[in-house]
Amino acid sequence: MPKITDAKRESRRLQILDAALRCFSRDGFHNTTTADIVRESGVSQGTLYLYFKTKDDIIVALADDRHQGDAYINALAQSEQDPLQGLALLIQIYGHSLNDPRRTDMRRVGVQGWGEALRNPAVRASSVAGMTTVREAIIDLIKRGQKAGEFRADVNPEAAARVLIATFQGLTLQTTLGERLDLESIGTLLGNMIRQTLFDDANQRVVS
Amino acid sequence: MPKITDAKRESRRLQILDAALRCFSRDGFHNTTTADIVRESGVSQGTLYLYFKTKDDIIVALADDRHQGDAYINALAQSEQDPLQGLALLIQIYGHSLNDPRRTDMRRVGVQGWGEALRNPAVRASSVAGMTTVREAIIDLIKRGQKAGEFRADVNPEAAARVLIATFQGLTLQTTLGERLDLESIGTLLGNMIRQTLFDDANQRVVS
Amino acid sequence: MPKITDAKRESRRLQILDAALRCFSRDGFHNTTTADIVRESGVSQGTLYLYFKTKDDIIVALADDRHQGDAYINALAQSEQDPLQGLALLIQIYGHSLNDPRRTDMRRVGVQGWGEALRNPAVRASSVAGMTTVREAIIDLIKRGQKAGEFRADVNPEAAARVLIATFQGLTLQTTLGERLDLESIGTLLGNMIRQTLFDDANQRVVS
Amino acid sequence: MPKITDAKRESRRLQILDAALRCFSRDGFHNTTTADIVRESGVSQGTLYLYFKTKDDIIVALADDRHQGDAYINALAQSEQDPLQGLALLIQIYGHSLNDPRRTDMRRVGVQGWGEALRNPAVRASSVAGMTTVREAIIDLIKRGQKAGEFRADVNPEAAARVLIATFQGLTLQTTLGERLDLESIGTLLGNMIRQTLFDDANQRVVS
DNA sequence: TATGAATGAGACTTCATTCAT
DNA sequence: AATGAATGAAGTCTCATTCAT
Repeated sequence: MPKITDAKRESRRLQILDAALRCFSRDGFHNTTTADIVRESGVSQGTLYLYFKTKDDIIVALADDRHQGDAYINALAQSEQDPLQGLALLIQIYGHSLNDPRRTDMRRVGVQGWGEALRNPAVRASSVAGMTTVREAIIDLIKRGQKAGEFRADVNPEAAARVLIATFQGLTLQTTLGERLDLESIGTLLGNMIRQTLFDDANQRVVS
Repeated sequence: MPKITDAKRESRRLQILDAALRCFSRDGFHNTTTADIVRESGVSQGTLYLYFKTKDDIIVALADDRHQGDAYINALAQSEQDPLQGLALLIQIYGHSLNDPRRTDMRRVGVQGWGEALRNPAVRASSVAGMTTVREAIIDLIKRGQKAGEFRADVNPEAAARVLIATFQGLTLQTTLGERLDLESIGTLLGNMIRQTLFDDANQRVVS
Repeated sequence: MPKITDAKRESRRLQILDAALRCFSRDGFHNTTTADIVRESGVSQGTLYLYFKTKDDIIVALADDRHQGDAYINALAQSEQDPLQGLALLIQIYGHSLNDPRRTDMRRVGVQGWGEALRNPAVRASSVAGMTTVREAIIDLIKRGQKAGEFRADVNPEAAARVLIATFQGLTLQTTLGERLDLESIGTLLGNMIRQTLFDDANQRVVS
Repeated sequence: MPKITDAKRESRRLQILDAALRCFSRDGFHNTTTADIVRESGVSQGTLYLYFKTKDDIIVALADDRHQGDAYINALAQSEQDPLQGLALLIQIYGHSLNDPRRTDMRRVGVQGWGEALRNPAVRASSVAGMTTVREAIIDLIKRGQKAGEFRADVNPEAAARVLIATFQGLTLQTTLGERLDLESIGTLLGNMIRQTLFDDANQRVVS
């Protein structure tokens, strides 16, 4: 049994996941066969099962990968001194990812993942964990802003976080369905909404 | 001539669709077999295919049904004299449907439908048509409000409509994923956001 | 129960058989559904089963119909005074039916019937009966010719009959497979072969 | 690398085809299920489809196999120096195959193949190709004989070839339908017919 | 008699997974 | 570790036949 190096092993794993992502994006989870992934990835049928125990495992792994990206982004946002800047950073990053062509497959697979989460506990756990991470980050930023007297105190941080996340989820859905969003106008509108919601009229500042 | 009456035929069709909705909600489209639907609906395999040409047809039919509901709701909203009241009505109806237990299956199947729409043109057409109907209604209401001088003129109606819809889509997703939303707080927040976004500070009115 | 007249009943039966012949010719027995026959004939699904107990019954009925045609032709041949004229008549009739466009469907269904006869006893019985009728007729004609001293005595009547029939069966197959037969040349050749086989060299007569 | 050897692969393929031939002979194409073939061959359902794309493909493969036998026989006949000997060889081989018990299944499936050829282009192509090969061989032999002055010049080679083939096709049909042919007498008759047709009276030779 | 909606057994085919090499 | 042939369970859909009206 020639032991493989960890690096080699990880690279093989990513090779499979990349292929799977393309397949899932193109044909959907259930219309993608393991044979498709094998063809697209270049590994053999048997090898696939050396790296993933089942086809569902691949789906879960992709979901987890996305979640890891979320964790990184949040850490970034939290590291901002100014809560408003942190919020702005989040909005900017997620806003850009809405129509980044390099993320098309990720968005498409993500939307499918929502449906998958309803019946696959592991996928749901992953989705919810990702959402929770971002939500907690936003809540934390808002609370810091309120404690500092910058944001209006009558804004419910949890509700605001949920609404903000929901908005991005819905916009993701809309782009993914092929709708052409005018992200410029939407960005402006969102900025205004957030500013007008978080700040007193006398205390207006510019968001992003 | 034992030709079935249209009413009987329609009732049979609904019987199958109802069963399919329950099955799809419970197990997902692809983990529901036609045998499951047959068992749940009480009709025979053969009969199933007398009413729907393929299993995918059932999925499309469910999507179309939901769209028809949207059309009705919009007509209702448009019939309001006051644009603000129209908007409020929409928000109220869609807001309530977020946690109406009778609509749990519909929400779950709807979320799956988003994923399905990515690979099934008929489902996508249906989803997009539904979304478009609602969006146009909202745009119309906002424009009417702006023309009447009630709403701020610098709000982009299309962007606002998209954002509003996106928010409800995301909230639907979150409830469906099992998140317990504090709809009270969210409703209040949304009301404030909309008011503060649509109205000048001097011209504030209460939404819903 | 309004009793139908026999004439009406027979006409209905033929209407179905005609439709079945067209369907079978076009798609083959097994790729023709009873629904196809219903569509082509204009009767209802239920009515079909009032006239034929099973789908196989229709196949058998068509085979029997053809057999009846054979019986008629043979009677005609036998009624000829001169055995040679009788033979010539048979050859002429069957020869013409080889490329009679009105009999295309019959030929196609006939060829399929051969295959069907292998597993369906009733169809086989019908095929064999048809063949036997013709064979006996030919044998009879040859024997009459031999008894009259017209035909060579060393020709085995049964063998000759079988070979003659076989030739027409094979030619039927070839046309049916789409081969373009030069029936003129084939007719001439067959005539010569039969003449040279049946007659002494000193006693040559012209066939057909 | 457990890649199967070509020999092993071919043997597996033949194992399936053999089983299919027995099944088709016994029950007909359409009354044989893939499950029957699986049972008879000993391979699994999945394996069946590893070797043949569809059930129809098996039918085509059997037809093609038969065609290959024809090609071999013709090459053999052509290699004869004397055209008459070539013809005799063909007649002998095909004559013997008429009641060779080891070829019963082949004959039965062959007759069914004729019917199948009417609706399956690949089967037709195969049938026609087989027939054409044999016909060309016969035509060539006859022409060679005519050029050598051995055969009568007024015999149309194409017509003769078609008639000869047709005769064997019809005789195949008759045996297959269960008719007991007196092949001895038929052979004698055919020999006489061919001799008397191909040769001038003064130039008679013995065929086979 | 006639109709056509309903039935359910069963056919073909796919595909996730395993395992001998 | 890697391969890819083999497996067989299970899914979708068809269709000959029946029967209430």
